[in-house]
Amino acid sequence: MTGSGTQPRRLATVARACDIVAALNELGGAGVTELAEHVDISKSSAHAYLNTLREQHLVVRDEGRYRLSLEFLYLGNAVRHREPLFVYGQSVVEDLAADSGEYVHLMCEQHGFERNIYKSAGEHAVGGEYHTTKEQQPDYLHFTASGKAVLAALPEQRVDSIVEEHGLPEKTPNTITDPDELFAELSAIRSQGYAINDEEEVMGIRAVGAPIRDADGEVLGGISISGPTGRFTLDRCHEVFAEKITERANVIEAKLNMSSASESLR
Amino acid sequence: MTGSGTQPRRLATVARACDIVAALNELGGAGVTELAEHVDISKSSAHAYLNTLREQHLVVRDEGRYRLSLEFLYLGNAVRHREPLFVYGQSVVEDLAADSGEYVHLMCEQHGFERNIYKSAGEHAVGGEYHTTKEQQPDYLHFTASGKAVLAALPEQRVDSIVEEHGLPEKTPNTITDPDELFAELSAIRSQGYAINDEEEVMGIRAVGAPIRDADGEVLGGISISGPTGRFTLDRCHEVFAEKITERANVIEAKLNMSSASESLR
DNA sequence: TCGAGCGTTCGTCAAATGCGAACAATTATG
DNA sequence: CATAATTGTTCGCATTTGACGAACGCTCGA
Repeated sequence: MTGSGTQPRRLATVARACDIVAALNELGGAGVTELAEHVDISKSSAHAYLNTLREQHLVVRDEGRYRLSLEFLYLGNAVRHREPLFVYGQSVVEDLAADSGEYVHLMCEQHGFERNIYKSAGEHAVGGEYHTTKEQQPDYLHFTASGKAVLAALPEQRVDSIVEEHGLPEKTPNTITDPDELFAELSAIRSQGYAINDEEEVMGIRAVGAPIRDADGEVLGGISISGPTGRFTLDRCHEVFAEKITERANVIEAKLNMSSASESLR
Repeated sequence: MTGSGTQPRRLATVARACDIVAALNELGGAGVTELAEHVDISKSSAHAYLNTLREQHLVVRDEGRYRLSLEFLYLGNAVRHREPLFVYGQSVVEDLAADSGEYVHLMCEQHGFERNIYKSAGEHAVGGEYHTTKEQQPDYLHFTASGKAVLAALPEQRVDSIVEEHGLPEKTPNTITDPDELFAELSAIRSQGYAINDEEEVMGIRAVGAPIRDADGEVLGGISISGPTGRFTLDRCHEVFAEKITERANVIEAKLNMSSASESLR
């Protein structure tokens, strides 16, 4: 029995508004009737929701179709610029991508999922294509390098609840789908200080990731470098990329700590 | 008497949820009590809103503070990639920025305001700093080059209603604040094909902008190049930048039309 | 140890919303 | 070009929902 305590109160109207935003995103815009069918509410309700969101400038109407407005771009930018990991990590990610020629990602954990904060493509970068338009399936932590690095740095009970909530879906034959196996892997990651993704998300792609912690030792997120198995042999992963990535993770940590140290001077 | 017809129905709960999102953005995160005071609702209500938004993954809680999640970054990216102006204009903007060394912006009109879709900074770029964290005042169309270019390409009655709704606030002594003056200016812009911002938004900065239209002649948005008055003399604006910017606007239009032409082949 | 402030829960009542039907507008079609 | 079919919009009513304030629990600091 896991579910303890009481659930916080839910506002159905707010939840539905969020569903509508999600639907508009998936559909890339919709008319009243189409949307009403998609989220299973009456036409008149759909109309009311859409027009309220439009009044709030989150939705625009163009030729009878309602679409999400560019307000989301502004909000997203603002959110990102408030993320310390982005503020202090952006240039580090760019440098490493330029030096190595590969793809470098900066991410953190939110709601038990992986969220990319920033990515930079080196000259020979492969993969990392973004889910732009279509339904973007959420990114799990257990099949990416930085994701596993973050999991390894999280309290075990947190990992437990994440696994319980989201499960360990399989993406490739190499994906870790067994909780015990995952915990063994996390333990290994803890001792070596970095994580390797050996074609566990996409066949043909390996990656190496490291966690980024704040001054108190809490994980803020992770950084990873990824590329084709040809250039990312297991040997090179352990020998050259592991060092590169942990070094850069350290640089970001240092920048973070310097900034928080100077903050406390006030 | 302007207000004709009836207003569409407003869902107060949805509007409040949007207010809360906006408040969290302005405050950069908040606790329950702080937020409740800021949007003037009870603590228990604030609690319910925040937890519903959290359940929907739009908000995260970290050390007792609620903040907007990176979901907004994903949504914003998706919105942008669905914008034809971005898809076909991004590389053009980058090229012009690189060639000229100046700031180049791609924008469109939404809700009577200017919304930036993409920007690229050339080597000597000045200005264009983004409102990242703090309360971002909306950008008006009447004091930017691309904004005026778009207004000039919009139906007059549309401009009327925009002016009526948002007014013509003054940003610098050069800002056009008189409707008649604005309409005269728009008329001039229509005949010359481009717009000039002569320190109307920021003192020391001039810009030249041009509209971008689809195959039916409807404006989709605008593109502008901006820089310090030293390099952007009025002469050079009219002679060299006006040609540059209209040429690039045309390139984007061509790309747009080619893509929509090939679409209709199905 | 105690107090102050914040976060959370609960019950009640007023208010807001969901629905369907009717109407208007727009587009497709013969 | 006229008519049909589809979509968007408005309205009134029944009912569910959310707002409030009080009380409780928790955390942090004095």
